[in-house]
Amino acid sequence: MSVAIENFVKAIYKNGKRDNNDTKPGNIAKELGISNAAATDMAKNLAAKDLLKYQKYKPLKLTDNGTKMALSVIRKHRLWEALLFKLFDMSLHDIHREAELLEHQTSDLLAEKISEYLGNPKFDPHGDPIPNADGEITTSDTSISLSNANEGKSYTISRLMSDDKEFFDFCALNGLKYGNTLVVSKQFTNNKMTQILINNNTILLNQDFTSIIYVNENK
Amino acid sequence: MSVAIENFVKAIYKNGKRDNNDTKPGNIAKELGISNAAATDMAKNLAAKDLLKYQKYKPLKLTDNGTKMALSVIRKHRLWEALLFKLFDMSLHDIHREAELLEHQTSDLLAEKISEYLGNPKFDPHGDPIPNADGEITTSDTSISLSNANEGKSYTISRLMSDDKEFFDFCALNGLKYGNTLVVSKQFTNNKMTQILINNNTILLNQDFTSIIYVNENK
DNA sequence: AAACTTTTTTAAGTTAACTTAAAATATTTT
DNA sequence: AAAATATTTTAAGTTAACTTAAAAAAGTTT
Ligand SMILES: [Mn+2]
Ligand SMILES: [Mn+2]
Ligand SMILES: [Mn+2]
Ligand SMILES: [Mn+2]
Repeated sequence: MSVAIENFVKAIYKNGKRDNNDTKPGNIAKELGISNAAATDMAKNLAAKDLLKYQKYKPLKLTDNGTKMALSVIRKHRLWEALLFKLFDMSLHDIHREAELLEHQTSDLLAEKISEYLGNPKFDPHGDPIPNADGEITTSDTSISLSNANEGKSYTISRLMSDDKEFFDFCALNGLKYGNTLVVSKQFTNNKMTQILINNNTILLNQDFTSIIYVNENK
Repeated sequence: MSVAIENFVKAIYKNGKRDNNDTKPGNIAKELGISNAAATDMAKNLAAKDLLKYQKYKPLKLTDNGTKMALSVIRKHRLWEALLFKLFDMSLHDIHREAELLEHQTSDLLAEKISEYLGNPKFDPHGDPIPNADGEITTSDTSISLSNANEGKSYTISRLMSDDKEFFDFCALNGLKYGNTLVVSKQFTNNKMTQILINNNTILLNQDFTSIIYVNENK
């Protein structure tokens, strides 16, 4: 299957996972930077290939085949991220950019070799789970977003769910990194802001960031 | 530039290096598995982009721009081969297959990181030279093909110039590998065959193979 | 429930990268 | 130097993946 198809199916899968965002063609179009018309076209095309169910004006629903394809691409993406992160000194954002392309040019054999080399890791450097070769995500994710964390508690960062360069630059500057510890010093619920203590620095985050930083409570 | 263009320019460069094979569209078409008509079309297209000079019925000549592009793709190909060879247990042929795709999806930044990680190697696992970031091949190749080697002399294998699976299977089976030693026991000049001694085995090679196995004399 | 706004779909068109078939030119054989 | 063969070019057509513009439907506001 083509790069366009793989990216399309992957975008549906990811949008489907993110709560509010639905999977109507317009949303996928925006995600991929193509026109709505192109997305509708592609949707019909993929329905004929049994990768998704298409009903006019309804959200797109991946079939089992489509889900399998999405998970295979995501697996390759995250394995590449893990490999590049391990071998090279590159920013998470750069690594993501390379993985976005390499994911489509990777045989199942090579994916296996990468996974094996890394000790079959369960998470990529963003903290996102890596599906296994059968497209299953076996880890259960108990982490919560910083916006839902409790005042006064200590947490470990488990996921940074973003592809945005500015966000990662900010994270790098402030020690926000997979595995690092922080304390939620104050929740400003009305203003949707969260104050945290990390590396002896107090920083105030707004919801754009607290909704994509996931953490596990330290007990 | 597209994958099709990169592969086209690379094919011209490689055919140009191989003595007899010329660079008329038909040859490139055969190399890439496309029709002659498609190759002529592409040639005109690339002439407009100043990647090559096109004159009806004449061999295609890369411009400086075209040569630079070809060498950049070849650099990425060979760096990938070197990396995959170092990290994973995969056959040279499989590694070549992956590199053939990855070479087109690799930023200059990533190529630099790979090169650095490997200690800026000068040769890939086939013994082919890796151009530097400026597209220069700085190593001088003094090796000769086995078909031109002298009876009774000892040699070290320096290049296996092929992408063919059967050839590599044969090589793996008989210890023909970059860096290994052999002795030319007999040249059957009339029949264009060469007898060698390697790993205490005597084997007889025909010109299909002796013309793509390059060696340096041991002194 | 109308009216307005937004989204989705349809329709028509473009481009890159191919194809096959036929015409033009080059190359080889006799 | 013809004739036969092979290669290259031109011409016409296809497909995937897009585009813009207009029509249709859905969703929202008053
Ligand atoms: Mn990523
Ligand atoms: Mn991608
Ligand atoms: Mn190769
Ligand atoms: Mn290639």
